Amino acid sequence: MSVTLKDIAKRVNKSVTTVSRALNDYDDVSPETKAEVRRVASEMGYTPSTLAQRLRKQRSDTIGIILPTFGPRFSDPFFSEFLAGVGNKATEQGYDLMVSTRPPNEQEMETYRVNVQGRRVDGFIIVRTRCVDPRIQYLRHLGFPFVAFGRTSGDLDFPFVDEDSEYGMQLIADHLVRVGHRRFACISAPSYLEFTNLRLKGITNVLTRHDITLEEDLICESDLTQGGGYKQANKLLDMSNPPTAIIACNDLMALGAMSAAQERGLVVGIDIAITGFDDIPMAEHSHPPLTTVHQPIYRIGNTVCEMLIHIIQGLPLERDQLIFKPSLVIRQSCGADAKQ
Amino acid sequence: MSVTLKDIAKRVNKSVTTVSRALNDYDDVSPETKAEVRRVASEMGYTPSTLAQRLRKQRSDTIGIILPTFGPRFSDPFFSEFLAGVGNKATEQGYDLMVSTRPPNEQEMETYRVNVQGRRVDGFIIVRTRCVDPRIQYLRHLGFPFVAFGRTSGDLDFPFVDEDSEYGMQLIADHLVRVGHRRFACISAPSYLEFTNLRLKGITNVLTRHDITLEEDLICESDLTQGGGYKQANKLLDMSNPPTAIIACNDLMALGAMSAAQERGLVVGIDIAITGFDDIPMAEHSHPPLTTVHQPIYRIGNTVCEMLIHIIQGLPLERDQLIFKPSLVIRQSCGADAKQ
DNA sequence: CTTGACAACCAAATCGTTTTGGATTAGAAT
DNA sequence: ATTCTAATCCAAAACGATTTGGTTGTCAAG
Repeated sequence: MSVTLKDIAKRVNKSVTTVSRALNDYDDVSPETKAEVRRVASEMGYTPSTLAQRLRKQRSDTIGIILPTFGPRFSDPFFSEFLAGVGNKATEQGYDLMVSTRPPNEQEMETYRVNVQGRRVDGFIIVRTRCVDPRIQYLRHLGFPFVAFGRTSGDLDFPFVDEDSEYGMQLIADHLVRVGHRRFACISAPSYLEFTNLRLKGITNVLTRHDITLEEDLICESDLTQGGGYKQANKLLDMSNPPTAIIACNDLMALGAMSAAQERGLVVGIDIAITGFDDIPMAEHSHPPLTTVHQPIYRIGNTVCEMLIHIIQGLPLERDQLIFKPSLVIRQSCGADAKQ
Repeated sequence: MSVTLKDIAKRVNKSVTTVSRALNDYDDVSPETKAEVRRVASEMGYTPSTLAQRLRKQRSDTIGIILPTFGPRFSDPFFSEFLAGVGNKATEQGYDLMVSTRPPNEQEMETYRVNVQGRRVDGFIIVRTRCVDPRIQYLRHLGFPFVAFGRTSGDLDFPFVDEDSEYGMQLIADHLVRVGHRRFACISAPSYLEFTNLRLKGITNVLTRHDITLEEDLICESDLTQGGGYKQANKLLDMSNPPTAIIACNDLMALGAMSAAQERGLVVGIDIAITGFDDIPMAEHSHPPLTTVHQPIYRIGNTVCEMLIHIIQGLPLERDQLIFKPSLVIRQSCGADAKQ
């Protein structure tokens, strides 16, 4: 099998203790011994057993993330980018990243429990926070390290990073009003997700200020996928008095909505305005390019992971609640060009 | 801290051995003892320490996957879906999934070494195989369990799952020729990737059969991203005698190419045909919808993971080399409608 | 000659399981 | 009374590292 401390000890005629301490650069080992131990270790191709180290040190050096899926897949490019941000930071800091995919249900909580109690991970990253979030309640109750990407509706006594959804949607709505729209629809997200409400609020804030009402039946809830956006857009466009602007709660649904509009021969950006949220790479290259709200997803992932590692290691955090200001990216799907 | 076997043993006045065997349902423990141990265990909220189990059993119950990234990100929706397929199978079978993101370089091999020798994972999934693939050489040399998604150019003495890229591209080229195209260009992928050559071969197979030559300067290599496809398409369209059909090696680049064509006022599907490969969710909802080759990505991920688990557990495999036949999905981007 | 300081080393305990190889007891069979 | 069997149980040895709390030997200072 593989080389252990014992094997090295035998070869150099020293104790396991000394070998271990030599490799870990303790100063009660003579320089000569250190040198020899190291030479032999590399000669024999020694790599410490992570399993043994973890048991002894009582930490897994692993951070966990459980991605909520709808259906069996998670195909939101949003998460790919977030994951890359998290993963690169984790590797950089010597942590492993354990990824699970689970639909948000009973089993999901069970997965959290198994991983927490089985001490498989040292901390969790929570994504897609819900208004009332059992995952956060559970981990906070236990005092288990975690950082959330997103907030909740209750008290906010936990570390999180979020983008300012309300502000982002205000930018969008503001812009649409400015270029002349008055009849709005919104393809929104599942209402149990916290950001859904913030984004809706951002929209209504602006519309109310301009004495525009967002009618109940012009708000339709969907599932954050292209397919969902497509379906809801069709519903909206079937109306006798369809909206002139559709605000989608993420880019994927916006792209689906564009596809629905185009199938009917509408020219997006002229006959109808459609906007997204996230600024995924696709947004720039859709036809027409999508007006949306940019958030630094990769950087958010990076930050979340960094905060979590600080918490795990007991280091102080400068700020344990961060809200990134997103920015408006005006492209052609909102008709800016046509109406200006 | 958390409850251990010892704590339970103390409470029920039995040995640690007996408690362990009771919980693992050995039949040398009396039914009464079993019942009591289990009651107490659940009362005390016992969960076995995964770390200890893993050390003792000498396996990590973890499978590893290292995603190659270009730049810091991996934003290919393709991988999200693949990952979901792998992840769900892993969870179903009681395995953890360890995900890393690394650019394909020196560090990448180092990451493999650390994980293999540190016995952090029981097996690896290799994606985006290269013609000459050091990862495969390394793991095969060690006899370490792995399954590749994709083949290599050398001998194929290792377990893999692949889609039939050559066949897939033949379907595409065949269709394009049939609807009347004669002047082709290809936005290809990095040439060190095995599938690049297979896909190119599929194209030339068909063209040669129809006495069409794919000129050298009409094959341009790109990086599998939208941005890359956009750039290369611009180059192609700048030519004095531009192609009438652009075959991209994946959907992302095809979408980028569409965006480039549309910026110049070309109507994709009429003025120019553009095709992809993968059938990512976006393909259906682009404008116009993208003609592409469908491969069952989720299912491939599932299968790869299942094969790997079989190998790890020493179970026999019915087939250890699988090639999925992809299918052609004709949508509007190739001008089928216009020319038929 | 004793004491103290220091350098270099290490046996044993520990982390929390699982597994090996018995030990003990009661009752049945001889 | 002895042997055998079956039913229960358990001490101790792993797994491979780290850490605790030493020991030993040498040399300088008192």
